[in-house]
Amino acid sequence: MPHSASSPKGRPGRPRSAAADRAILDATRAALVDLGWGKLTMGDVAARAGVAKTTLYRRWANKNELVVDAVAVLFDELELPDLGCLQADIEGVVRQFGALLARPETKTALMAVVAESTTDDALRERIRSAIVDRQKRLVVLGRERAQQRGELPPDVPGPEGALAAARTAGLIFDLIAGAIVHRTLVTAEPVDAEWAHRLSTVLLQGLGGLD
Amino acid sequence: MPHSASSPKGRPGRPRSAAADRAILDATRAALVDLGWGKLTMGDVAARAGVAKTTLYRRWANKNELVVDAVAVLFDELELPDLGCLQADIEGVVRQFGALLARPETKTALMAVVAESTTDDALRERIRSAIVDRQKRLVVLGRERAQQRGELPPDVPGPEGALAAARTAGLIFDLIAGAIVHRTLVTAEPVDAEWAHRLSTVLLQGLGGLD
DNA sequence: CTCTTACGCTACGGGTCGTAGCGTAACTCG
DNA sequence: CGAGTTACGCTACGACCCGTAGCGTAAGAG
Repeated sequence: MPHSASSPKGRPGRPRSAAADRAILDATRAALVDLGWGKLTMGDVAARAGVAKTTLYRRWANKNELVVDAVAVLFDELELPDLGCLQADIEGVVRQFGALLARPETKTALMAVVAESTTDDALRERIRSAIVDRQKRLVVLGRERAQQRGELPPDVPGPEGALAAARTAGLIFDLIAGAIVHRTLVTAEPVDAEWAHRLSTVLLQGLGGLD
Repeated sequence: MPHSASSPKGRPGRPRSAAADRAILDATRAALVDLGWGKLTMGDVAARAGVAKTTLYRRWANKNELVVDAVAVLFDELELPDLGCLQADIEGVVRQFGALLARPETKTALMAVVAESTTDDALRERIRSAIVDRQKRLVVLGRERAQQRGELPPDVPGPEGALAAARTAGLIFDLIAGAIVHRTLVTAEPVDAEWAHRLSTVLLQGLGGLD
């Protein structure tokens, strides 16, 4: 989803090249792997994509937005496995997320755009809609499944119950995603099966004590 | 701790100006607040500090290392309060860390250098020694205090017990620091007393179930 | 006083940014 | 098919920042 307006409708003129879109996003990820965020240049991406530099600027206003879009699609790979019990499902998601963040282009790009978003509200909103909110569904879905299995108590009915459920989901998301990111990027140790198991154990045990 | 060699010893010649060091680091933090990471330039920092650009390069090889040092000192403010029970101690640290990360220069700089460290091993090591390891002590200290109070079981003696303790401390650190960072920077909501309480509750409840 | 190092200043080549202008390519509509 | 409209590739450009070199001067050590 490039930056400019949508074009699918019967608008006159030559349409945007979808192949160029893909080539640019692929080139951006490749360049991130090779060069990292700091040394990534728009000219280099254009050259790798076999595209004129002006074509990049017709679609994305700057490096930040380009990289957000280039990385966002990677997060759509994540799925909530249905392994029959909540702990196994959590472990599955943790390992998927860990594997995703182990990829050089993912960790480099994600942290860089998050850093930039601290002084750029539009970018923060773009990250939220393109990446974060898409993944929060995994937490909500996991809770619903566990409630149907009877592993978690059902939500308290009424607005205050829904509020409490939303807050808890937010806390869980911050805990899981934050811990994985921190381990991968700061501690710099792998998210292996054993660590995922320990994390899910703490979470499950801990959630029983909330209110 | 600038990049170049140490100079305190009776080395001939004019010594490095300690005032310039402080002015540069202060200017770096101020520039981070105003400009963010992406638009921060060495020339701008030098101008703010009232120092020649060449003086910056005599001490720090590049923007990354300068910013790491500029931000590292902020993390030394963190202390483990002794409030008499483990949960209160954890909440205190969580709120301190949250307040620290709420400052614009801290979050901007921390994420930016972490992003850069994914493709720069030397920078990663600098971050680890200057920031991460300094804070891990809080976790270790908190565990020791809780064990003395009888709130946590003592470590299993022997090497495998120490290993398990180290792994648990690492997990806790990733959980706490990761969750706070994620909430502050990605979710973009404040680390208030209520959230700190819920986090510490989950942690305490969850740690009982490990092994 | 001499030696050595740090500092401020100026200047510079090299690189990236983001834009403008042009001719051409591709598609829609009448 | 022709006219209108939009996208593309290419070139060129001013602006900015980087990191370094060279010089004269300032400040401690012996």
